[in-house]
Amino acid sequence: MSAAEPSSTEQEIFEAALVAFAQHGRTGARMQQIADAAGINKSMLHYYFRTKADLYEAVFAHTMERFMASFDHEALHEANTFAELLRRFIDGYVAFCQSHTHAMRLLVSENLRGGPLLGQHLQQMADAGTDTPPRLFRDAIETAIETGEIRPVDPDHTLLTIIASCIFPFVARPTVERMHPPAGSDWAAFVEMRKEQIFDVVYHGLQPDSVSSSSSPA
Amino acid sequence: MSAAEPSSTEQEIFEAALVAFAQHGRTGARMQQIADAAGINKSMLHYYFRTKADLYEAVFAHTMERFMASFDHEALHEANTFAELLRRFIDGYVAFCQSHTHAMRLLVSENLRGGPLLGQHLQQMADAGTDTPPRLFRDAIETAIETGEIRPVDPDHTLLTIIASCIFPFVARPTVERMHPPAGSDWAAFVEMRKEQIFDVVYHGLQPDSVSSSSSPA
DNA sequence: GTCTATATCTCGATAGAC
DNA sequence: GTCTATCGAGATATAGAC
Repeated sequence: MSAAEPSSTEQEIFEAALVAFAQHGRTGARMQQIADAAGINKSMLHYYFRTKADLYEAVFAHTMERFMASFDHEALHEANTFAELLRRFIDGYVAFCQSHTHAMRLLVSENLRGGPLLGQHLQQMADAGTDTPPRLFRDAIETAIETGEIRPVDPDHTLLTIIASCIFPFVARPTVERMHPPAGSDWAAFVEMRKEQIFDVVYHGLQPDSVSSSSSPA
Repeated sequence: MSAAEPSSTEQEIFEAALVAFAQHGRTGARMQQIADAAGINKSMLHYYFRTKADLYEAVFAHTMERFMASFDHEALHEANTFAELLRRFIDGYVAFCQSHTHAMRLLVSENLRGGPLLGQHLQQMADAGTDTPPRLFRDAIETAIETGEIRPVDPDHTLLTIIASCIFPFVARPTVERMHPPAGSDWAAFVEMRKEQIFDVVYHGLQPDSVSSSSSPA
């Protein structure tokens, strides 16, 4: 129903364009550069996608779809405790940033230029109800507060803090690699550590104030 | 010793160029657009800065300098407890993002394109010893761990989490405003709330494990 | 220092052969 | 569907009057 399976060259173009747009933005990317990276002639770009603007919008739309599809919804539903859910959410988000780094950078780039294309896509995500991972997790925070499983915190700000912690290292990777040597020498290992560390700080940060915990108080 | 006081028009150019480069990146920004925003003729850009590349590098270098200068070092040294230091660091960082939003976005943009210009500037910051706010705060975390004031956490990851939480909302502002209505209607109020919320989660997240605290254990 | 006019060149887009 | 060749717009950069 949605888009039919794209051809091989079309896939190459998508990937090349995604990288270029993520790096240099919508206007900064060069068609020649994209064609070279895709291993095709520049004319082919205009054959598949008429204009640069069309190509950008197609890549952006495709990226937003992948952003949703790639997240493991099931894993979130299977969590029993809030701690488990928090763990899975962080792991899932960081894993997405790892495997779709350029897609995520494209979203940031679109934000930097004011995000005119974000409107409709975020809207259709909102129309999907509560079944989007961030929204689902946000609601889980509220529930956990009501049950006393965690401290009463602002769900939106907490969610924002977690997402920021997951995304930022991939956006500012050159800076992070220079200020944090382990990241520079073994990025994959750093990313795994990152999952642990974000969970560690946030989990402790949400613990009830040393009273009415589930286990023994001392 | 450094740069002599820049002329008025030169200042206008800097500000206009900063906004343009932050929004559209180094190659995406347009000289005409910068000239218009600065209220001057396009030729003047080439009179003051010979090429677009020169202008970009000048703006970037100037931005990095401001990044350091604008942070209130004294405020950090005046803190007595770690909690106070944490508060001041977060407040200072968010305040910087608020008052120098475009400068911060330019840094992100430079990171997105691979950050070739970051090297020398970050190096000269590193050469400045421990007197840079992030470095200073990182060391404070280590000290606080040794004194038992906070839990044993990874200082670098903790620092990264805090910085990410402070910066990210300003980078992804269009998205944040759409997903978090209060941010859309009153950004300044949202920013103030943000300071509180980041401190709240991180402070609790660093508390010792309900044992050997300064106050009574219960 | 500031402007107008123009040169030069890069890039997006098209035409047309195969 | 893919290529070569090229057009034309738009962008950077310069020349030169004031």
